Amino acid sequence: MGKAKKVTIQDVANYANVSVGTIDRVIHNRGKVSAEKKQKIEEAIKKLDFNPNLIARTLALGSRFLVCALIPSVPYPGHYWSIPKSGLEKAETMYKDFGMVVDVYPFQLFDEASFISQAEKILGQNPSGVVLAPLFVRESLAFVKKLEEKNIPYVFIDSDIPEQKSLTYIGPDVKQSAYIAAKLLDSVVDKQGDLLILHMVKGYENAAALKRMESGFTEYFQEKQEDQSRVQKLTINSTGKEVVFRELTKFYIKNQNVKGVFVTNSKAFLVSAFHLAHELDIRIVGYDLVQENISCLKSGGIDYLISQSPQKQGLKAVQSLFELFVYKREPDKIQHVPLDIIIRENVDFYINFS
Amino acid sequence: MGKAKKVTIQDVANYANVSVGTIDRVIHNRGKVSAEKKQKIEEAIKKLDFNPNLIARTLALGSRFLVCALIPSVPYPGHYWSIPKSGLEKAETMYKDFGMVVDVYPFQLFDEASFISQAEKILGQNPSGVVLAPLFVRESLAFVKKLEEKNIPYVFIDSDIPEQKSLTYIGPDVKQSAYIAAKLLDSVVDKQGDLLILHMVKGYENAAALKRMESGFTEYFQEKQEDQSRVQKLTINSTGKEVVFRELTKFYIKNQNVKGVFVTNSKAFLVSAFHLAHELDIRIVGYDLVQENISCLKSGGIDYLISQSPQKQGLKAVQSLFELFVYKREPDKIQHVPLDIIIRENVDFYINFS
DNA sequence: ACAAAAAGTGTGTGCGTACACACTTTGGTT
DNA sequence: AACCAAAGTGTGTACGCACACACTTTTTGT
Repeated sequence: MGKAKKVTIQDVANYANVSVGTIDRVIHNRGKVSAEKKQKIEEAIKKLDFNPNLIARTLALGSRFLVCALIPSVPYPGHYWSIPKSGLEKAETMYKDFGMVVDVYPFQLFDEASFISQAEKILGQNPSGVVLAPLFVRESLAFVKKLEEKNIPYVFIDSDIPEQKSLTYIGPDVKQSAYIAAKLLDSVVDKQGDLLILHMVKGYENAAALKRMESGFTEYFQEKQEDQSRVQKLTINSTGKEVVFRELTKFYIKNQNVKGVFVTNSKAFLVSAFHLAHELDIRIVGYDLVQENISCLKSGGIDYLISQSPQKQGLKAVQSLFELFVYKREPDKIQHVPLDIIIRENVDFYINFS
Repeated sequence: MGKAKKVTIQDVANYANVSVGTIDRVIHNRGKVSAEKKQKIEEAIKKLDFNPNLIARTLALGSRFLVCALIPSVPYPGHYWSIPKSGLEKAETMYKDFGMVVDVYPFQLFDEASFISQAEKILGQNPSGVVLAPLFVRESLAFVKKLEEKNIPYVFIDSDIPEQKSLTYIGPDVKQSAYIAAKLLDSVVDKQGDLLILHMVKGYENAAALKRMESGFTEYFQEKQEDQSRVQKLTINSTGKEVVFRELTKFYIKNQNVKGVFVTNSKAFLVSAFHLAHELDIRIVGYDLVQENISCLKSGGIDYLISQSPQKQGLKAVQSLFELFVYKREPDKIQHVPLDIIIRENVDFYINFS
């Protein structure tokens, strides 16, 4: 049970008959140490199970870690990106006494120019590490290349660009999430009804991710050996209400048997509003606990929301960097977050629980 | 943005024209300080926004916090209680450099005597704080009374005993979880089929919680204005396979229209095994990601599992105590954890993600 | 052989706070 | 006036580690 007698560097020094300075040299393998003593010290460290006290080390180093986060701005309270941001802030609070500072550099969604300019600002700060949501693939690649040149570790959150030298990716397994969406939608829609995958895009954000969603969604019905002609697909090049309503009208007139919609972004509430306005009994599965979606979920306009642990994404991103800085521990290259299934009855827990 | 210039106690001393010792006296309001200087110092602290550095404080105090946890033993790997336990261990690792030591005192499920004897051992340790799963109400009340006498804060996890002076309760909202179970079961069972609430108990563990589950479950159908005679109830006074199989056989013969079962403990796999053995097509909603349940979920024998963030429970319990010890922050008296809805497709994320 | 460079090792100070102790000032008592 | 307790305040050391510096021993070059 817990004896927990702490072993200090001095204990090791006594055991190995050297001074603390030499121990220190071995630990950080800095400076010269004779092979003989080095071996003895390493043995002593193992034998005594010495672990440098993180508290004392941090105090002695007096280090400051600046983490810059490049994420979309929060245009209004309750917006999706306020949640990952709160995760970043939570991590900052947790580690602030360790000298951790997290600065958020928001960029405008759908505005590459603001992304680039904020990225420049970050480079000017020479941070210890960077967290970014690589929504613009081209611009992100240019940015991380510069980070690599300066040897600054970076973490992707929300969406991934594979094959990069990121410290880690923290976010959902998008294909899996679409598969789950299919299953959930199937459980609430009549077997005869058609289903719709609805993309709403503005610009060319991660087309690859959309493709993976489609394959995850259809895979479910393949495995069920079902007729896949049930599944339709519609892409609307806007997230504006007017355009979406117009395009949906067009589509539904042509496809009257649609009974369920899988909305692949966080704008399910728009579709719900359309259904309500036109008194359509069509079920919806969507993403993300944004304010408008929560309302629709509670009123029954949306049946399921899939939440991709957004707060945890921000939190884990900073934590991964912290562990790298302080413990020199490298995380897994991919850290998929839990996909929470949200219904009216459990939504409050996900809102309240920090 | 992040200036983050750290303000030390010396800065405050300079500002207020006193020595650090006097500042210290004000902060901990120990010893005598003239009213005049005290005011000046308090003003300085506010003005400079001084926050004692947690790192230095911890180092200087050299404090050790012993937390003892009284939870059921883990009879085999993958048992339910291994997960809350891993949460406790995770918290210990997180805070070990702060002098946090978490010792687990396991007691045998269904064995009050072992609970009592382990509780005695804990009292002998004079811990800084206690975490306990109050499965035996009477014995727990006796225990916490002694803790209160010794002024030792304690945290309930897993299940609550209301009206106690616990620092906090961390666990599920059981009524809500049963409501969710009803909804999930309803979504996979034919409207004509009957439903069964199945309790398996051994001893008299929290009868109140079982009642709350029943009311949560039936409430769902009340709200749906449905015929509540669909819902049956069966209590089996055992969790042994033979007894359960025998009782289920008896019950199913009399109630041939049961198409869905809500198992109120973590033994849903037993029911699934029964169904499989008798080729019954009856859906199951159960609790907890224990190994056997996970297998059944994956093979389709169980449809939904509700997980009550067991690791988070252990983690949060220690965290709450840590915050109390170090920051003197009192948590909310009730901290309901998220109720995760687990299906075959997302179960792996909940297993892998720490 | 002898200086000079390099390798190897120990000591001391600082990080920011807590706390024991020593010291100074005040106010009250014979 | 001399004394003493109490109130008020400053100083020094410890916490465990990192790192600069000083010091000693060995190796290298001429």
